[in-house]
Amino acid sequence: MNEVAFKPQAFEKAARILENLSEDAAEIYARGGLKALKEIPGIGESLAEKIEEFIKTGKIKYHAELKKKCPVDLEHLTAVEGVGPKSIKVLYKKLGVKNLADLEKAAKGGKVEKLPRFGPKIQENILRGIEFLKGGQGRLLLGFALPLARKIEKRLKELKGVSEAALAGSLRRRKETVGDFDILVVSKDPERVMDYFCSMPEVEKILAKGETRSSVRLHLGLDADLRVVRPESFGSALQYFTGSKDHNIKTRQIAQDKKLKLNEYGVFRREKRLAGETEKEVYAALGMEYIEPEMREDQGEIELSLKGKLPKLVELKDIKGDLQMHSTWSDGAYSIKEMALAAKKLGREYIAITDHAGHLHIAHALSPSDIKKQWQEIDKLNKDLKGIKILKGIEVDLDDFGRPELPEEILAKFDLVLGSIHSKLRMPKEEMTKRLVAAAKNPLVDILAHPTGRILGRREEMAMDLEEILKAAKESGTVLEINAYPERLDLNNQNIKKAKEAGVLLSIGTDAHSVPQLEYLELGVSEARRGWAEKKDIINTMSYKKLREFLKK
DNA sequence: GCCGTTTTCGGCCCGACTGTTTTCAGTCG
Repeated sequence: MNEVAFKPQAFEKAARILENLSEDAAEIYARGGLKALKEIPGIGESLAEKIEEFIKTGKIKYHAELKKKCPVDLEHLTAVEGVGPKSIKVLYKKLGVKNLADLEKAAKGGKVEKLPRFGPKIQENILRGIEFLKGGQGRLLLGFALPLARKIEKRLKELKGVSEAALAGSLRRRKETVGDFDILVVSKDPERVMDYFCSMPEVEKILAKGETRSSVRLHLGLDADLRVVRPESFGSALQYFTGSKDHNIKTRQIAQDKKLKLNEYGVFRREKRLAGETEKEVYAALGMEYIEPEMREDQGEIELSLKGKLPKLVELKDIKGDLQMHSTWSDGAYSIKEMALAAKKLGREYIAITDHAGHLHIAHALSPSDIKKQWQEIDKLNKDLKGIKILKGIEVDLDDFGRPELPEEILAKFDLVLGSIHSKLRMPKEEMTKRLVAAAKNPLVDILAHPTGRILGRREEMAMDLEEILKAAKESGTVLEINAYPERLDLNNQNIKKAKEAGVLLSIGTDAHSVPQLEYLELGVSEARRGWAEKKDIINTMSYKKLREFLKK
């Protein structure tokens, strides 16, 4: 690598950091100016100024100058599999290729294969890459990707000669959406594993096939990468393959500082292997505490690990109950009894039935008379059913001023009241903040459900000042929900972190509208872990008795 | 470009696969 490459690398890293920021760069700038921007790790003098320029003018002169020198649609051209900056330079200089349409034309005309270091196969790959892009691939929601990936993982595990198989990459870090499947296998017979992997029914096309790494495109429009290693390297390979990229770069730097080398085969001092079989051993060899995959985003976890001060993250087994779900009384597909029995089967000790009430436009909202009948049913079920307790809950709409749309005397009789916003989601920031602060301060509201209202891939978070809402929630003891529904995951990891720092308690609810959806609890726990939440931060880790006492207060 | 209780200069993670070449560059993760 030459020195020239480090500048774009710094820009790319800065871009990744800005994307992962919990706050918009413009907000940081509004709060603390240039100085605050420079305090972001990875942002220095020069980048801070460029960001400032962009916030103020919507443009960056330096960018415009570069664009003038190289008027090429890099974003879309680099998106073509196998096409990178070096290729683009040649394509532009020799063929005048500026965008995808130019590239396609040149490749179809047979001009690309005539260039030096290009050839018929690369030309062919470029055309296929462009076709793939036209198909409009995207990322898959974790909730849908995980079961599919686990099926593949299971089949690989059962393969002859395979001793271990594990999901890695963003799947293992439980990112809300995943762009590909990364799978790691331990086997002394890699050839057999690769043959099987590349011939699975899900495979549309083989992108690469080697002894230790293979890559395929699946019919569902996603790539799957497989790594095969020997047992002594399982831990280091898993560590490497899990990422994130920035987490890996930093851990490898730490190895370097200690005159060690970290790669997917182990931790080495010169030729001597010090660790590699387990991840724990790998981190220990670097003087680090084991870091849970959900934390590996280079958001401060490495520094805590070096000091031995990592939080002990909440686990699925800590969760005793599910605090949001719907039944046939409102828009759910199963009766309360069916939901309760299914939840019991999954090991829950209690559930809260939280059907909709409030505004007329919500489908099948419960009326006060419905509610009384539902309570009778729940009382009877609590007598009849053993091993599962049902809380009388409600998900009540909040009006434009944050007031629950049910009379107080009824609300007061519920075990659990969730307040949520389903209308006027685009209120101006100030009004929305007031609305949610009012709800948080209302003693009858126990939990703010899906507090930001975001829907992955469809709807942004509502405009609001979360700090203000957290302050109000802290004062009045209101809980904020981590909604486990795959499209929601709301609060998200960054906001969970903020809530935790503000001393606000959290709940996890599946928002299940059917029996299979009760399993979403796992996704909520993953998001909580991505937000560094511990057992004590989540109210449904409490026993039924303790939770009842907590809710009465 | 960024960064620093070993440094304000001289470093910047590391390896696999492909296609094009006869030893390696480019791309990817």
